[in-house]
Amino acid sequence: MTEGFSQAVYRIVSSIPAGRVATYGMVAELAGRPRAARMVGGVLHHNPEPGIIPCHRVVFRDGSVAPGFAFGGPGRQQALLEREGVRFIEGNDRNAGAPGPRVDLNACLWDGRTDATHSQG
DNA sequence: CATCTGACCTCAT
DNA sequence: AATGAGGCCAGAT
Repeated sequence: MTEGFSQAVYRIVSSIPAGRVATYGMVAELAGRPRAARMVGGVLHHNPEPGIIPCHRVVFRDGSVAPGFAFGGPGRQQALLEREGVRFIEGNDRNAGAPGPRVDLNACLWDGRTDATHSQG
């Protein structure tokens, strides 16, 4: 399968189970570019197959998400993830990082091993 | 061909 | 702990 970088990204991102989130750096590494996290975002931006690629399950290393213009609307990703069962941390108190809503990476961070087909029990 | 930008991450202060 | 700057790879001008 001479899969290119993008192909790998699509497969990996699409392999993220529901209720779980992965970081760009993680996907980039699994794709073969541990330093091309930016590329991952660029690839997802193309999103040649909307709906098939759960790009909304990809978040920053801090747990924050895209500025907003992504996914077609601000808070779009946040809503989608909640639908999946992902918990958010709006407690912009001392959790540090970005003031905006973040994902609970402590509970929803994808291990990168669990396959969507098995969906651990 | 050269230059700038970008859905990011990591190092240094 | 928080802030600033650099690097990575590819696409666009």
